[in-house]
Amino acid sequence: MGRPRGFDETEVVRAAAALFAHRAYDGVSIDDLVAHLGIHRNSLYKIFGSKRGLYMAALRWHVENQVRPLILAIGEANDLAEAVRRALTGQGDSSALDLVLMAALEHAPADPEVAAEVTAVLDALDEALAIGPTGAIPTPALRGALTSSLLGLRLRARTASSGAGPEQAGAALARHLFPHNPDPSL
Amino acid sequence: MGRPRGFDETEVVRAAAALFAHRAYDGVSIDDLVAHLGIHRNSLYKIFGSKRGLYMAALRWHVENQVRPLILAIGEANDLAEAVRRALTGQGDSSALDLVLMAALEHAPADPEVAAEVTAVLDALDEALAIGPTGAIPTPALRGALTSSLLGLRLRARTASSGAGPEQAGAALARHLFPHNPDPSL
DNA sequence: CCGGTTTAGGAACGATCGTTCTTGACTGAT
DNA sequence: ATCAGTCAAGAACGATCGTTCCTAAACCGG
Repeated sequence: MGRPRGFDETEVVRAAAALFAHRAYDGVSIDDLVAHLGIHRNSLYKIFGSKRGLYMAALRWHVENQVRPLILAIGEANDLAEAVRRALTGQGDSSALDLVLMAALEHAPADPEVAAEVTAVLDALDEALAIGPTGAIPTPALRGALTSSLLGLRLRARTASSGAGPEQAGAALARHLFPHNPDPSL
Repeated sequence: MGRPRGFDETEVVRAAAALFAHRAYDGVSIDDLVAHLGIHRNSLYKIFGSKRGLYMAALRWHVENQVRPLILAIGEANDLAEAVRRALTGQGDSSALDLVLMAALEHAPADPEVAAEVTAVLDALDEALAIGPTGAIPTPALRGALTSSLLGLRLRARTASSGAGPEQAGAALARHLFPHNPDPSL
């Protein structure tokens, strides 16, 4: 019973994640959210409790439905270059890693819940690179370095703005880490 | 003539840079600044014009006086592992790259002035890695990837919080990029 | 058709933001 | 001693922030 809601909760969470990934958390106001998400303030607070509640929901949804598939795809890549390419190119002009990037830099140092989510994602990425493409990336330290490199490449791509993007750099890195695996695709 | 100021302008800019590097731009309020910098609101606006003016001054000062020496030190490193180590360990618990990191992620996409500063720094880092340590890192794409990796390693270090830091990962990356240069130091 | 329930619409709240203003204290030169 | 000029101290401004409240509209089972 009750009036039917004029919005789709999942769609709201997805759009919120997109907004938080594009601008920063503080760069998105409640007015922005209610204007772009098609949800009313009342419902927003009813469902998510607070702005931070919506943010956490968006972060968790995005990790579960966007980043996890990406990590699976990385684990199934044929070689390291393809894995890197998959990590850096999302649908549209952004990568699935962008929201994680923002969370890691802005909130993780001061918010343990966000930090837990971020470290879980990054650890999963490490693991995907371990059991993944070329069969084995030998040391944990090197896997961690490669995950960090993916973040850095995506970070730099955000400021470069020109499309001369990170794929070439990522491919170069992959090629140099494993030159014994010739990859004519890039 | 006039009353002598009770603060050192350079010290104000340095402290502001430290604050902006630790918390985000939006995470530092004017009240925070006047409370921690020992400068009065009036003088702040007299000298820097606005919060953004102070931020730009802090960013430029930090680039000139903290990042540039770091880049020189990187260019003079003996091998890549040492260069990476120098890049990732600043005085105290933070790296000189942190403010650049924040600027790149938060402001560069929407602020051309910040973007120019950031790309200049990153390009200089690329160049330092080119003419630097091991004599030559072959392709520009790989140099860009390595610079991005430094950013990513530092980014991840901020959320890890435990001291198991990025030096090991950076060393592993350096060792794998140039295994022909044995480096017993790490 | 009616009471109960949930949402939409939008005004309104206190708090905080960046910024400006007013007043008085201190200084060097006349 | 006086005046002009700079800074300190802090109140105050309008705007915007996240959040709450109130009322009307839309659906449900009786």
